[in-house]
Amino acid sequence: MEPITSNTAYAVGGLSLVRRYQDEHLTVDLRPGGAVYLDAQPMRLTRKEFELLCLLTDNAGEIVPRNVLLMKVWGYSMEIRTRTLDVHIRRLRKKLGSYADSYIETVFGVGYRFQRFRQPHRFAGFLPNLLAATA
Amino acid sequence: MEPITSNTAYAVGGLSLVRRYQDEHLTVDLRPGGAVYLDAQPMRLTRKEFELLCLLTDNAGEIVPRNVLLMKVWGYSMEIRTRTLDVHIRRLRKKLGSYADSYIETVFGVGYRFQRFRQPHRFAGFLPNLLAATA
DNA sequence: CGGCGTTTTTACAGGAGGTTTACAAGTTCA
DNA sequence: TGAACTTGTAAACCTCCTGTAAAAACGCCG
Repeated sequence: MEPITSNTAYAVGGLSLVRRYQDEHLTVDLRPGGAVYLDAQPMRLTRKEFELLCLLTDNAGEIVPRNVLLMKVWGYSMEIRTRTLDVHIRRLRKKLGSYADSYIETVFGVGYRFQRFRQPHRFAGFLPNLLAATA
Repeated sequence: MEPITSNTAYAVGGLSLVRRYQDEHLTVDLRPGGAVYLDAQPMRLTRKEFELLCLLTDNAGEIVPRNVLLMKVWGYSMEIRTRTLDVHIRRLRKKLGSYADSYIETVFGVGYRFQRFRQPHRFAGFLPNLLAATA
């Protein structure tokens, strides 16, 4: 089953498709070779790191299973391989600095999930559930 | 025997089938690997906890017998086993925090029942005015 | 009450899975 | 060619998940 929401996909002029992830601190130009900014500072990412970040941010809020990450970033195979994915996640986290933990969440036994930046917990319990809006 | 009622199954675009449980405080994306939110905060559940919660919320209002829970979450067998189910229920309850008691009801000698959230009988008008606070 | 079966609660241990560090091979580019 | 950067792998370490045991608490009933 497909993820339902893709975070940002603007159709521009009815043809060109510009895609980006953006929140208070992070901006990712999701196009191949796109730029990434963290708090207005350009982030220097390697290709793999960039692809990983794209995949994760483009599915922010959704779990991206290991095998999907492996497939899409490394191509088919590598299925049963090693800890490569984890190491790259680590490198990404490192470059995300203090935001690493709140951004990239580990889902034990499944994969990883990128969470949008959120304001420090305001009064729990009152935001109308945003998910509902998509249904 | 199959559960009779499913609480929410929205047909989207006439094709995709999105299933979720939702009430004032809790949102459960019933798809495998789905996200769970309690008062707009993402809940971190282990797989077993998630499966349990799905099964219960998906049959909210209905008693789900122990053996059904065991069957569906642990697969066949384990029938005469130990207190594993109870322990997992407890872990789930713990993560549901103060709502635990009103949400997951024990049906002695039978199983468990998930009850939709209901407004506490406010007689003395005592909720501090949260709406005002958030505005 | 007293007994008995069931559920709750706490604690623990094994194992699966993730993190971290280090290193070597491979690239890129001047 | 050589410096700087990327990438994959290995290995030790650590964290989390899960099932189980055991005692306490609970509910039912004679």
